[in-house]
Amino acid sequence: MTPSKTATPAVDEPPALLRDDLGWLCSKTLTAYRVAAEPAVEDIAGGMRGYLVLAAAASGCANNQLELAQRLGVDRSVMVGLLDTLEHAGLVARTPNPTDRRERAIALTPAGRKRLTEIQARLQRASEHVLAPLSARQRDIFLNALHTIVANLGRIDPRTLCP
Amino acid sequence: MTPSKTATPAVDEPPALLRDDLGWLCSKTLTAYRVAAEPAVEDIAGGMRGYLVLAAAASGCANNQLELAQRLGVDRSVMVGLLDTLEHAGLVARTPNPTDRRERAIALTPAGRKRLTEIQARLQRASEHVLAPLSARQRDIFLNALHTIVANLGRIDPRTLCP
DNA sequence: TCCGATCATCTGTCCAACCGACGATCTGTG
DNA sequence: CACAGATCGTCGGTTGGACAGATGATCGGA
Repeated sequence: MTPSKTATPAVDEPPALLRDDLGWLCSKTLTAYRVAAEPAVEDIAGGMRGYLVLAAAASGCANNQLELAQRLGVDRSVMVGLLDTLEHAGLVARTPNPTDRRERAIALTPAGRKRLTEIQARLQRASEHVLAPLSARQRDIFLNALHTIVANLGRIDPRTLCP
Repeated sequence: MTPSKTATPAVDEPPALLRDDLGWLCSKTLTAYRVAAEPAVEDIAGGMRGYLVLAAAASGCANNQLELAQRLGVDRSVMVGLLDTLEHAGLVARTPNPTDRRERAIALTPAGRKRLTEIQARLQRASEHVLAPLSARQRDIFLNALHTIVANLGRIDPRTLCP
């Protein structure tokens, strides 16, 4: 059942000039990951965003909503609705800060903590799915490199961009 | 006016539980690349999208607009306006296919070809900017791994996702 | 005590993606 | 040759989410 016409190259083959484009490669990889991860987060409130909130809260990065929003790169007004959904689903709780009553820390409920571990396991499989063409050793090296890049993102010097 | 309170960890430090999340790492890397690449494509019609069209056209992947749109992952109706902008800027030309008058092949004008090489050079610098924390050898390995992943994306077996 | 700043929330606006429809054109069948 | 179905490019409407500004509650310092 191969397509009868193979005169033109397949649609999923990347254009030659983009084969070494970092943005293109990252974009394709991320898209594939999102597709693979979609069933893992489709039943959680807020989808992938909801998972990120849960993970951040479990990491102690949710002392207040603004901090949480900035870390996850979403607008503060979006975070309101996202937390509404998660709270309504019983996964997180807004706990007022006794020392500063303006702030609401985001705490995981037991159900939220359980859900988080479930989703982490499923996302792990999605990740392995995308990384399948790499050997175990290659995966380690690749993820280490990614980790190095992300860890140093804050230290880049914007002046080297537009001389 | 530096923030007086540095008791809480910096906002740009990733939550611990996401440090090994492929989606998170790819997302942060891609965002950083887009920020670094933004000045390189801000003066081209259509921005980053416009560059992708140019690169695809130069790679001979633009026999018709639908093929182009599918390759780049944008909607076919979005491609119309994008090509309008690029054509109005004199970078590409819609050339009717003589054998099938429904199709319009996208051809680069001399100006478009020149602009493409300029932008490629600038994007190369943006890429090196993001990859700066890696040694030259690590960069090669990393890009090779990314290339391997993307080249095998079409071959993944969806059944291994939801057993 | 008072004034500016900060946090969470709400509201309105705007942009870009998605979906369906339409005319022009091609292909296959009788 | 006539016709039906499919394909390509285009247009229009709808919708969802991002973004900015305003508001009330609260904190910190003069």
